[in-house]
Amino acid sequence: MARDKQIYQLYLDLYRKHGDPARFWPQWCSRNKSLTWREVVAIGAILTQRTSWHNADLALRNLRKHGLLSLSAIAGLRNLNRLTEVVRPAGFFRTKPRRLFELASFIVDNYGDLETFAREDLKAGREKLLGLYGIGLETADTILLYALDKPTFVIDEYTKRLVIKKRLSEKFDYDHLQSVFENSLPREVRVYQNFHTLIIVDQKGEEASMMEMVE
DNA sequence: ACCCAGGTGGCCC
DNA sequence: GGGCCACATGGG
Repeated sequence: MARDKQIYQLYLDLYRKHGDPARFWPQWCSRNKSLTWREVVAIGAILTQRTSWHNADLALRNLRKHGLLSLSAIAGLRNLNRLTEVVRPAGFFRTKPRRLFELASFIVDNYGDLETFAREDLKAGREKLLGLYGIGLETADTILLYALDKPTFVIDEYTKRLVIKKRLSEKFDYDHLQSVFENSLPREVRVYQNFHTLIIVDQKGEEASMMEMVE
C-alpha cells in the first residue's frame, strides 16, 4: 500500500477502534465553549510541555482559582511571583511563568485577543508564535490547531513512536514528519485534530486523562 | 529510590 | 546544523 494511503487508512482504523476522539477532549475544549476556551487551550499547551497532563491540569485549576486563567489577567501582572506559585504543579517554575507571560502580552498588546490573532493566516501566525520565548514547533502547532482551528499537523512524542512502529518514514525531524502526515490526509482541521488525539488515546489507553478539568 | 511525562533553548563541536 | 543537556513537579 502506498504510504499516503496507509496513513489515511491508519486514521480510519483508529477512528473505528476508539470512536469520535472529541469525547476525550476536556469539556472546556469540546462542548460548552466559553468565550475564553481558546485561551485555556493556549495556556494548557505551554503548561503541558514535557509534563503529564495531570500536572498541567493541576496548574490550570490553580490558575482558575486565582482568577488568572486568561491571557489578559496574565498579561496584566506586575511581576511573575504569584504566577510562579500558581503554576508550580506543572513543573519548570523558572521557565513556564515567563513563557505564559510572553505569549499573553504578545497577544494582548498586539491583537487584544486570540479571536483577532486567528485572523492571521496560518504561515504568518506560525512564524509569530515561533518567535516567542518558549514556543517551539510542537507548542506553536498545538495552539494553531486546537486553539485557532488552523490546519497544521502536530508532531509529538506519540506521533514519532507511531511512525517508528509502523515504519511510516525513514527520517524523523519535525518538518519532514509533518509533511508526511499533511500530504497523506485531507487538509481538514477536524481530521488533523482527531488523528492527533487518536494517536495519543491509542497509546495511552482509553482512560486518557485529558478528561479532567471539568467545570 | 528510582523512572517517566503532548518540549524548549542554550550550549558544544 | 545535528547532538547533548538542564530544566521541576507529581505519580507509579
